[in-house]
Amino acid sequence: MKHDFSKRMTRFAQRTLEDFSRVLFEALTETSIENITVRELCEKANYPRATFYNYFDDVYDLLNDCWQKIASDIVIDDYPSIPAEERTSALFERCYTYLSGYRAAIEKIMKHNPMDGRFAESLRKYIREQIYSIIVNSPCSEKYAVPYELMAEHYGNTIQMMLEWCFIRREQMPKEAALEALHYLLGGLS
Amino acid sequence: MKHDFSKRMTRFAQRTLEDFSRVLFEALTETSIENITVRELCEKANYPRATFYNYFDDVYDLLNDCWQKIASDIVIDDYPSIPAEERTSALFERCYTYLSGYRAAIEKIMKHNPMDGRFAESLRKYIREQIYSIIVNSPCSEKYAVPYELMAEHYGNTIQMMLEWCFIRREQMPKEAALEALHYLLGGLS
DNA sequence: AAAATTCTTAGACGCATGTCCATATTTATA
DNA sequence: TATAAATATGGACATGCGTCTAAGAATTTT
Repeated sequence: MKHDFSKRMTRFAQRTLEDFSRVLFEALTETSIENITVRELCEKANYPRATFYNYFDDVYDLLNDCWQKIASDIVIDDYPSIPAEERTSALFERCYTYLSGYRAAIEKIMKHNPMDGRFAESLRKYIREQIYSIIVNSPCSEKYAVPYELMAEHYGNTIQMMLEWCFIRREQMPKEAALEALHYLLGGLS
Repeated sequence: MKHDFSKRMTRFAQRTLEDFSRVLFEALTETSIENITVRELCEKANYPRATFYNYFDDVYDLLNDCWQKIASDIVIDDYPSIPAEERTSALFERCYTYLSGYRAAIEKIMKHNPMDGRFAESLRKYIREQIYSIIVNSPCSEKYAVPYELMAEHYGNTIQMMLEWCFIRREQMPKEAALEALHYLLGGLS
């Protein structure tokens, strides 16, 4: 990570991230991320190559920053205030609702970026870690038979899997069914 | 994938895979996979670069073939003959036992190849997919409230997570505790 | 407004990648 | 054994990567 976009950005940095982010996702609807070159992104966004490397280590670093930018749209600041037994559902529902607005874009991108490629890897990883960190940073009074970090990881895995099942694969599972499945898989755990 | 090592290999192919595999893992104990070059592997293994590309697309493709070679040591051909309710435990136990023999090597490699790097990504992915395919190809009479593929994926995720917890992270969880945790996380599901 | 600081920009550098081809060597077939 | 097919080898190629430096532009500080 070359530039920290989580702290407040200068106007310049903001424009740069937005431009490259837009251009990257345009490119992703046309080809796989493995075939996207830095030169190409810079030409489309009208930046010199040096500027790209001022901000990002490589294309995958840029992609990570994009996830971060996208994720900041899904507001979950109030997570700790939700009763513990409703948190999992709430978390999943918000992700589901948000992603529903991007079905078409996701489908286009997935045409060129298969499930076992680096694009999907990166997305999977981001969702998993994001949910893990949300859970792990919202301590919960409930007692579990295993370390809390392990629980959080398990939830991260499972929610990520269900989202992937609903949006990346074409299984057409509606929200209610997905929620049921999620709770079934998580068994008695709340 | 350039060469299919799953079908019977010529003596040449066998030697080539073994040499490169050995040299790759030697290199992994000294540096991260991101810094390993094809040229370097070829020099250490005394092969011309062209030969490498005859067999592998790149270093990560070689790594995948290594996993395959390693996994063939963990015999699970009899998996379908195990009673359904014991399968998960059996699968996990064999992996656990096998990996126990490589604690030292794993530790050395992990010094240079962090959890969020491509090495760990590749290992994670392989284990997940391997377990998924074992389960999915061993039909089971039990009825589940969700598609069987989803169940298999869930099991793959969870077993992979527990193995990672026990071997890649240094949580020192003994086999019995890990098995208990596994069943706890999988809840009522068998 | 001037000076200092920070960031952008352009170009060049060395190195690694993955492909290709022509030749040599091995393996299989007749 | 001779011939055919397949594979290994060596070298060259264009292209991308990531770094670096020096000069220019924008921003902040004085």
